Amino acid sequence: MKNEQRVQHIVEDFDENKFRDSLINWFKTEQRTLPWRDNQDPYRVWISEIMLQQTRVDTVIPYFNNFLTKFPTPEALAEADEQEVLKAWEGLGYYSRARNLQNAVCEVVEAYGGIVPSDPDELGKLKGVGPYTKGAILSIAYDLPEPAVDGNVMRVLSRILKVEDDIAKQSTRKLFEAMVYRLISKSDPSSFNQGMMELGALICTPKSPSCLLCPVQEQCRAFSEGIETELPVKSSKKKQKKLPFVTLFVQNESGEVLVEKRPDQGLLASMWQYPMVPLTDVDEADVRTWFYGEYGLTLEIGESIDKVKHVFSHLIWEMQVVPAVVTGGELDRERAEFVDSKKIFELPFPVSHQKIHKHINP
DNA sequence: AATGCGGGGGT
DNA sequence: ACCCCAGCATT
Repeated sequence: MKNEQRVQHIVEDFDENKFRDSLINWFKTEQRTLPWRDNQDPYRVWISEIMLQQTRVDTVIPYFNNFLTKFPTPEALAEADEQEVLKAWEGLGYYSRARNLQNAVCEVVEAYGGIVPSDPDELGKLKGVGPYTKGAILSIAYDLPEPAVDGNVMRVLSRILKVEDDIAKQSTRKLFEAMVYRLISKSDPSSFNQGMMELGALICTPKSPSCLLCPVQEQCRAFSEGIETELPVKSSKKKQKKLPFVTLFVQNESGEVLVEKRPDQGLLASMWQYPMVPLTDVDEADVRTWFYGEYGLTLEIGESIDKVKHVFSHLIWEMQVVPAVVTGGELDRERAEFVDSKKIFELPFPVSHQKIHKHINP
């Protein structure tokens, strides 16, 4: 059945006007004070929405304030050095967001005179701007009645309207978009969309929702049946694969430490790290030989001084941290260099390797 | 349609 | 442990 027909069926006997009014009134009185709600500046809304992808509000706030201070306008961000942008993103995760954002801002400056497009097609073509972010910018910054369906919205609507589709599937997001097109307030789409997300964040939470405080409890089908914690339905993802490494803390005669820039694609792209030896490819006894082949340096390797476990969304690094000093050879490795302790903190490091910084002054 | 892509907080 | 979070790009 087509989504529009399903929506028509689902909202039968549902008081849409009452729902809109209750939601928007609740949002206007109960919304949190957040830095990106100071005004409707599309650039600020854009930055906030990118940072908020898969990331909690409390985590984003300090990053947002710092980022806007460093890069207050599209022009400032477009001109900035990529490493500087990554440094401002350091610790926030999903670093391709930062790289895509800068790429998109450059396009806005060059093709649209620095004005964030209010045209859905133009906006949606920008790097890093997907269906959710597009709708969020259009509704919040430009007051256009476009759906902005994120995890909150799917959870709230699945409960209110008792929708049992698997929200892990792409097709289900489109069903909810069709639903929002039908339900959204044409006079205040911004408060409607933000109200849905705010409700999901403050009241209609995943584990133990505060239904007694909910402004639309009266209309919630899941609550009336006592199945609010059974929804939404979401298929579980498989668990992470463990990858073992030896991570080398290599110092030269001057006490400088060897670090390297990761490739510009893939995991932690263009971030910095200490050299890692994958124990899936290299035997622990052959680390010294392997390192000479890869880096052109001979080492005297010490005893392991630390064990670092780092969990990603799709894999787990288990790193043995091993100190070493250079005994000979010539550094022959792209994007690798010895740096002093001052320089090292100016480079963008993923959290996994920040855990190793503490050994800088042994 | 499925997978890769970070990191932190809640339960 | 597991789940989730104001998701997107790539295949």
